[in-house]
Amino acid sequence: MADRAAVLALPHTLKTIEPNRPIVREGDRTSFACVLLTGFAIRQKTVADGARQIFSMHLSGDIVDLQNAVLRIADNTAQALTRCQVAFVPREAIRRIAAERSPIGEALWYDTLVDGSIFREWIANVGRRDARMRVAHLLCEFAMRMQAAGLSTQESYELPMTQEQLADCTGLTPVHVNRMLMILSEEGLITRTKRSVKINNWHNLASAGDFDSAYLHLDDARLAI
Amino acid sequence: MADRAAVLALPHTLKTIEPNRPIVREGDRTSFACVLLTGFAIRQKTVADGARQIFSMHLSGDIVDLQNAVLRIADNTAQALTRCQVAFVPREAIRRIAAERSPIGEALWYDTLVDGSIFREWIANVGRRDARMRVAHLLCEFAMRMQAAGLSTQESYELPMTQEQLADCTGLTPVHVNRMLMILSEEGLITRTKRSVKINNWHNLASAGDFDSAYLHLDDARLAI
DNA sequence: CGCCCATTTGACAGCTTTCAAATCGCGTGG
DNA sequence: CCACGCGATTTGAAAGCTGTCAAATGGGCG
Repeated sequence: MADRAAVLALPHTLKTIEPNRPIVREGDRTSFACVLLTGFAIRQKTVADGARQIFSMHLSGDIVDLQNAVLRIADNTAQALTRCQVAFVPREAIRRIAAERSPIGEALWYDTLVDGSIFREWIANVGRRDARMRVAHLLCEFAMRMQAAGLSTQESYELPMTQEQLADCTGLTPVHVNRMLMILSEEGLITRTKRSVKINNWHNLASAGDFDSAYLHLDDARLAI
Repeated sequence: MADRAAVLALPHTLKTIEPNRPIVREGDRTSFACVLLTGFAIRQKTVADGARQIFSMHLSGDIVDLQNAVLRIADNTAQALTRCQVAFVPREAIRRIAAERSPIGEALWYDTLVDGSIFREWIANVGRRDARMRVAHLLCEFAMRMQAAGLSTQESYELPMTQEQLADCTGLTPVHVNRMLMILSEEGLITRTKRSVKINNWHNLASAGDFDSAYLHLDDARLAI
């Protein structure tokens, strides 16, 4: 638990970020890594024609851009989805604690590896699944992660994104995401009210989305810091 | 250089893997991480309808599935593209050296972070770029990485993949990849003979593929091990 | 020389996008 | 309390990029 104390003693500055405001911008020379204390955030890139791709969603407790503790130039933008409380921790402090306390170093590495595993699944999602599957898969992932974080029950949760943002996660258009959500509703797999999603039949939705939670590595031996 | 010696002294077993044979299979309980000594390899997943998505290509010197040093169950399959010489290093040995020698731990973490950065770019590639851009982008990435590894000149290189595999990298069909390659040829951006690709005008191909090498982090301060 | 796999080509279907317009939800101001 | 305004969601029709299906061509190897 000395490790835990050392983490909590890390130097940091707190900031509150308003919805849709950037936390870190692509191209920035990085000095900090950001820990999300409350709220939801995403990471994204913009391609040539101005289209946006989101490649991860983060909830409280996540380290949003750990890569910036090591890599020099931010290769992506992090942005607040809701109002967020963010702790900015200096690069050097993170690297030092990782080097000096190997359990922490391994925990950070572990976090990075899971991050990568989720990316791989997202590549498969946008690359090889049709629109309905992509949306169903995303809803399953969010459900499972929120539940694992204790932010919701598995059956029902508050979606922190607009349909336009869901489109940017799945490589679709907002219009088509809407149609897929309607279809999933009509099929009875989910029930929607405003932003909240209720999963009526987990098994069927998971199968509609080709979802298998293994890639989240939730049950791996995890170091409790 | 004691670090370098320690790395070279890591226990390992060598194996030669024939083209299109698996190195590690999705779902395997992992005991090793694999270093590619010679040849080309990929990582991939198969989705519900049997379609395959490739999400990374590896060349000699790469650690193909470093995640398996920490994560318990392989969430993806690694496969040889050409005949490969692979060193299998026990999980425990890697974790121990990472914990005991922090420069090595950081180097491994760094490797994982760059891996992740490339994944993010691939998500954007398959999610938000049209077919021609995706193919051009992939050709640029391969060119740059091969050149950085000293395996080719920037202008010309031997593509280690069939068009079907290129399709699985880009989320397209083999037929459509073929059409895009023909278009890039007709436009004079590349010249192809069998599997070799010659880039006639790097600037134009990069702009056709919306390619910016920043995400490869080739120029970051890198620990020489 | 013949076989087999990879590449190339053509015609057509279909999923997703595009473009617009209508509807809804909700905070604000009268 | 109700009207207004604005962003988000819905809906419809039509276009277009990419996929599908087949068949032809090409290249390497036994």
